[in-house]
Amino acid sequence: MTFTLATWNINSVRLRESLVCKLMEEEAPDVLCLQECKSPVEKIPLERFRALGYNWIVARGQKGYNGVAILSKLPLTEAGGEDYANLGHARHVAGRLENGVTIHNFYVPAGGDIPDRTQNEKFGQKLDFLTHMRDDFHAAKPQKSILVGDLNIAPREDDVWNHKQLLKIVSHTPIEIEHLAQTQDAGAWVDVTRKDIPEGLLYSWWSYRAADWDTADKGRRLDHVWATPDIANASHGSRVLRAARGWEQPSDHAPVFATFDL
DNA sequence: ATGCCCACTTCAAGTGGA
Repeated sequence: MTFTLATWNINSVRLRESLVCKLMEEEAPDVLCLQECKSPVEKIPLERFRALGYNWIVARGQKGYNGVAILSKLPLTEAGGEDYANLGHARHVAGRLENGVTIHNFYVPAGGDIPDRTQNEKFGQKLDFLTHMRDDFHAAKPQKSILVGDLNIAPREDDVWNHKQLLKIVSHTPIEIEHLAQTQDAGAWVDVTRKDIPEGLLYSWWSYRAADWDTADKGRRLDHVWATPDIANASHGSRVLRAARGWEQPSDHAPVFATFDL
Protein backbone atom coordinates (compact mmCIF):
# COMPACT_ATOMS: atom_id res chain seq x y z
CA MET A 1 0.00 0.00 0.00
CA THR A 2 0.99 3.59 -0.51
CA PHE A 3 -0.03 6.39 1.78
CA THR A 4 0.82 10.06 2.09
CA LEU A 5 1.18 11.77 5.40
CA ALA A 6 1.27 15.45 6.30
CA THR A 7 2.20 17.28 9.50
CA TRP A 8 0.99 20.82 10.16
CA ASN A 9 1.07 23.16 13.14
CA ILE A 10 -2.37 24.66 12.57
CA ASN A 11 -2.32 27.29 15.37
CA SER A 12 -5.99 26.76 16.34
CA VAL A 13 -7.96 24.05 14.57
CA ARG A 14 -11.26 25.81 15.22
CA LEU A 15 -10.19 29.18 13.82
CA ARG A 16 -8.65 27.47 10.79
CA GLU A 17 -11.19 24.72 10.19
CA SER A 18 -11.66 25.93 6.61
CA LEU A 19 -7.91 25.81 5.94
CA VAL A 20 -7.78 22.22 7.19
CA CYS A 21 -10.62 21.41 4.78
CA LYS A 22 -8.81 23.18 1.95
CA LEU A 23 -5.73 21.03 2.55
CA MET A 24 -7.89 17.90 2.73
CA GLU A 25 -9.63 18.78 -0.55
CA GLU A 26 -6.64 19.97 -2.53
CA GLU A 27 -3.84 17.73 -1.22
CA ALA A 28 -5.80 14.84 0.33
CA PRO A 29 -3.09 13.31 2.52
CA ASP A 30 -4.22 9.92 3.84
CA VAL A 31 -3.04 10.91 7.31
CA LEU A 32 -2.96 14.49 8.64
CA CYS A 33 -1.15 15.21 11.90
CA LEU A 34 -2.00 18.56 13.51
CA GLN A 35 -0.34 20.42 16.36
CA GLU A 36 -1.45 23.43 18.40
CA CYS A 37 -5.11 22.56 17.97
CA LYS A 38 -5.76 24.79 21.01
CA SER A 39 -8.98 22.93 21.68
CA PRO A 40 -10.41 20.24 23.92
CA VAL A 41 -10.86 17.07 21.82
CA GLU A 42 -14.67 17.24 22.07
CA LYS A 43 -14.67 20.71 20.52
CA ILE A 44 -12.59 19.83 17.46
CA PRO A 45 -14.92 20.35 14.47
CA LEU A 46 -14.92 16.76 13.21
CA GLU A 47 -18.10 16.77 11.10
CA ARG A 48 -16.64 18.58 8.10
CA PHE A 49 -13.48 16.50 8.32
CA ARG A 50 -15.54 13.30 8.32
CA ALA A 51 -17.49 14.55 5.31
CA LEU A 52 -14.18 14.76 3.46
CA GLY A 53 -13.34 11.15 4.29
CA TYR A 54 -11.33 11.62 7.47
CA ASN A 55 -13.31 9.19 9.59
CA TRP A 56 -10.58 8.25 12.04
CA ILE A 57 -9.10 10.43 14.74
CA VAL A 58 -6.87 10.06 17.74
CA ALA A 59 -6.16 13.20 19.74
CA ARG A 60 -5.11 14.80 22.99
CA GLY A 61 -6.47 18.22 23.80
CA GLN A 62 -6.68 20.97 26.36
CA LYS A 63 -8.38 24.33 26.55
CA GLY A 64 -6.56 27.19 24.83
CA TYR A 65 -3.09 25.72 24.47
CA ASN A 66 -1.19 22.88 22.81
CA GLY A 67 -3.21 19.90 21.56
CA VAL A 68 -2.34 17.27 18.95
CA ALA A 69 -4.56 15.26 16.61
CA ILE A 70 -4.16 12.63 13.91
CA LEU A 71 -6.95 12.70 11.32
CA SER A 72 -6.95 9.74 8.95
CA LYS A 73 -8.75 8.39 5.91
CA LEU A 74 -7.25 4.99 6.76
CA PRO A 75 -8.36 3.00 9.81
CA LEU A 76 -6.35 4.20 12.78
CA THR A 77 -6.39 2.93 16.34
CA GLU A 78 -5.27 4.65 19.51
CA ALA A 79 -1.66 3.81 20.41
CA GLY A 80 -1.04 6.00 23.43
CA GLY A 81 -0.24 9.51 24.42
CA GLU A 82 2.38 10.43 26.95
CA ASP A 83 2.89 13.47 29.18
CA TYR A 84 6.58 13.98 28.45
CA ALA A 85 8.45 15.91 31.15
CA ASN A 86 5.28 15.72 33.27
CA LEU A 87 4.11 19.15 32.20
CA GLY A 88 0.41 18.25 32.20
CA HIS A 89 0.28 19.34 28.53
CA ALA A 90 -1.35 17.70 25.50
CA ARG A 91 1.76 17.40 23.35
CA HIS A 92 1.86 13.78 22.18
CA VAL A 93 -0.51 11.25 20.68
CA ALA A 94 0.12 8.04 18.78
CA GLY A 95 -2.00 5.98 16.40
CA ARG A 96 -1.52 2.70 14.58
CA LEU A 97 -2.49 1.85 11.01
CA GLU A 98 -3.77 -1.59 9.99
CA ASN A 99 -0.40 -2.36 8.39
CA GLY A 100 1.16 -2.13 11.86
CA VAL A 101 2.85 1.23 11.36
CA THR A 102 2.78 3.43 14.46
CA ILE A 103 2.53 7.19 13.99
CA HIS A 104 3.77 9.50 16.75
CA ASN A 105 2.61 13.10 16.63
CA PHE A 106 4.60 15.55 18.80
CA TYR A 107 4.44 19.19 19.77
CA VAL A 108 7.72 19.91 21.56
CA PRO A 109 7.66 22.99 23.86
CA ALA A 110 8.84 26.21 22.21
CA GLY A 111 11.15 26.98 25.12
CA GLY A 112 10.69 30.71 25.73
CA ASP A 113 13.12 33.47 24.83
CA ILE A 114 16.28 32.97 26.89
CA PRO A 115 18.32 29.83 26.07
CA ASP A 116 19.38 29.22 29.67
CA ARG A 117 17.48 26.95 32.03
CA THR A 118 18.69 28.83 35.12
CA GLN A 119 17.02 32.01 33.86
CA ASN A 120 14.11 30.54 31.92
CA GLU A 121 12.10 27.60 33.24
CA LYS A 122 10.51 26.94 29.84
CA PHE A 123 13.88 26.31 28.24
CA GLY A 124 14.57 23.65 30.87
CA GLN A 125 11.17 22.08 30.19
CA LYS A 126 11.98 21.89 26.49
CA LEU A 127 15.29 20.12 27.16
CA ASP A 128 13.63 17.80 29.69
CA PHE A 129 10.89 16.94 27.19
CA LEU A 130 13.53 15.89 24.65
CA THR A 131 15.46 13.93 27.27
CA HIS A 132 12.30 12.06 28.24
CA MET A 133 11.67 11.24 24.56
CA ARG A 134 15.25 10.01 24.25
CA ASP A 135 14.97 7.79 27.32
CA ASP A 136 11.71 6.25 26.06
CA PHE A 137 13.19 5.43 22.65
CA HIS A 138 16.27 4.03 24.33
CA ALA A 139 14.17 1.82 26.64
CA ALA A 140 11.98 0.48 23.84
CA LYS A 141 13.52 0.75 20.39
CA PRO A 142 10.73 1.86 18.08
CA GLN A 143 9.99 -0.27 15.01
CA LYS A 144 7.79 0.31 11.96
CA SER A 145 7.25 3.82 13.25
CA ILE A 146 6.89 7.34 11.91
CA LEU A 147 7.46 10.38 14.11
CA VAL A 148 6.19 13.75 12.99
CA GLY A 149 5.47 17.09 14.45
CA ASP A 150 6.51 20.56 15.42
CA LEU A 151 9.78 19.75 17.19
CA ASN A 152 10.54 23.47 17.56
CA ILE A 153 14.19 22.94 16.62
CA ALA A 154 15.86 23.68 13.28
CA PRO A 155 18.94 21.42 13.52
CA ARG A 156 20.93 22.13 10.37
CA GLU A 157 22.65 25.26 9.13
CA ASP A 158 20.46 25.15 6.04
CA ASP A 159 17.33 24.77 8.17
CA VAL A 160 17.52 28.48 9.10
CA TRP A 161 17.86 31.71 7.14
CA ASN A 162 21.05 32.71 8.94
CA HIS A 163 22.97 30.13 10.97
CA LYS A 164 25.35 32.53 12.71
CA GLN A 165 22.66 35.03 13.65
CA LEU A 166 20.48 32.31 15.15
CA LEU A 167 23.05 30.40 17.20
CA LYS A 168 21.89 32.07 20.42
CA ILE A 169 18.22 32.09 19.43
CA VAL A 170 15.95 29.45 20.91
CA SER A 171 15.22 26.79 18.23
CA HIS A 172 18.78 26.78 16.84
CA THR A 173 21.10 26.75 19.88
CA PRO A 174 23.78 24.01 20.08
CA ILE A 175 22.34 22.55 23.30
CA GLU A 176 18.90 22.09 21.74
CA ILE A 177 20.40 20.60 18.59
CA GLU A 178 22.43 18.19 20.75
CA HIS A 179 19.33 17.14 22.68
CA LEU A 180 17.43 16.58 19.43
CA ALA A 181 20.31 14.55 17.99
CA GLN A 182 20.33 12.31 21.08
CA THR A 183 16.59 11.78 20.78
CA GLN A 184 16.97 10.93 17.09
CA ASP A 185 19.89 8.57 17.76
CA ALA A 186 18.04 6.78 20.58
CA GLY A 187 15.37 5.63 18.15
CA ALA A 188 17.70 5.40 15.13
CA TRP A 189 15.21 7.76 13.49
CA VAL A 190 15.90 8.74 9.88
CA ASP A 191 15.16 12.37 8.96
CA VAL A 192 12.92 11.53 6.01
CA THR A 193 12.58 15.12 4.81
CA ARG A 194 16.35 15.53 4.54
CA LYS A 195 16.77 12.04 3.09
CA ASP A 196 14.55 13.18 0.22
CA ILE A 197 15.76 16.80 0.06
CA PRO A 198 19.41 16.56 1.17
CA GLU A 199 20.62 19.91 -0.13
CA GLY A 200 19.63 23.51 0.25
CA LEU A 201 17.67 25.90 2.41
CA LEU A 202 14.40 24.42 3.61
CA TYR A 203 11.89 26.03 5.97
CA SER A 204 8.46 25.17 7.39
CA TRP A 205 7.84 28.24 9.59
CA TRP A 206 7.93 31.99 8.95
CA SER A 207 7.20 34.54 11.70
CA TYR A 208 3.96 36.50 11.65
CA ARG A 209 6.00 39.60 12.47
CA ALA A 210 7.79 39.95 9.18
CA ALA A 211 6.05 42.49 7.00
CA ASP A 212 6.48 40.33 3.90
CA TRP A 213 7.34 36.79 4.97
CA ASP A 214 7.65 35.53 1.40
CA THR A 215 10.13 38.16 0.19
CA ALA A 216 12.11 38.34 3.44
CA ASP A 217 12.10 34.52 3.60
CA LYS A 218 13.54 34.43 7.11
CA GLY A 219 12.29 30.96 7.86
CA ARG A 220 13.22 27.94 9.94
CA ARG A 221 12.57 24.19 9.50
CA LEU A 222 10.81 23.39 12.77
CA ASP A 223 8.44 20.68 11.49
CA HIS A 224 9.82 17.21 10.88
CA VAL A 225 9.06 13.76 9.50
CA TRP A 226 11.18 10.90 10.84
CA ALA A 227 10.93 7.14 10.32
CA THR A 228 12.59 4.07 11.78
CA PRO A 229 15.20 2.39 9.55
CA ASP A 230 12.95 -0.62 8.77
CA ILE A 231 10.54 1.61 6.84
CA ALA A 232 12.55 4.75 6.08
CA ASN A 233 13.67 3.47 2.68
CA ALA A 234 10.01 3.11 1.72
CA SER A 235 9.57 6.87 1.97
CA HIS A 236 9.83 9.36 -0.84
CA GLY A 237 8.35 12.53 -2.25
CA SER A 238 8.92 14.79 0.75
CA ARG A 239 7.85 18.40 0.28
CA VAL A 240 6.84 21.54 2.14
CA LEU A 241 3.58 23.15 0.97
CA ARG A 242 4.94 26.68 1.19
CA ALA A 243 1.85 28.06 -0.53
CA ALA A 244 -0.23 27.30 2.58
CA ARG A 245 1.72 29.98 4.48
CA GLY A 246 0.20 32.46 2.02
CA TRP A 247 -3.42 31.32 2.39
CA GLU A 248 -5.94 33.71 3.93
CA GLN A 249 -5.48 34.10 7.70
CA PRO A 250 -2.78 31.43 7.67
CA SER A 251 -0.95 29.44 10.28
CA ASP A 252 2.66 30.58 10.63
CA HIS A 253 3.68 26.99 9.78
CA ALA A 254 3.41 25.24 6.41
CA PRO A 255 2.50 21.53 6.09
CA VAL A 256 5.30 19.01 5.50
CA PHE A 257 4.50 15.89 3.42
CA ALA A 258 6.01 12.46 2.88
CA THR A 259 4.79 9.34 1.05
CA PHE A 260 5.43 5.74 2.11
CA ASP A 261 5.20 2.60 -0.06
CA LEU A 262 4.68 -0.29 2.36
C1' DA B 1 16.19 38.13 15.65
C1' DT B 2 12.40 39.18 13.51
C1' DG B 3 9.72 43.79 13.96
C1' DC B 4 5.94 45.05 16.49
C1' DC B 5 2.19 40.03 14.71
C1' DC B 6 -1.19 36.44 16.19
C1' DA B 7 -4.45 33.32 19.24
C1' DC B 8 -6.74 32.57 23.55
C1' DT B 9 -9.27 34.03 27.52
C1' DT B 10 -13.01 36.75 27.98
C1' DC B 11 -13.97 42.25 27.12
C1' DA B 12 -8.44 44.20 28.87
C1' DA B 13 -4.57 43.13 29.02
C1' DG B 14 -1.73 39.24 30.07
C1' DT B 15 0.31 34.83 28.48
C1' DG B 16 2.39 32.21 25.00
C1' DG B 17 4.18 31.54 20.58
C1' DA B 18 9.62 30.96 18.33
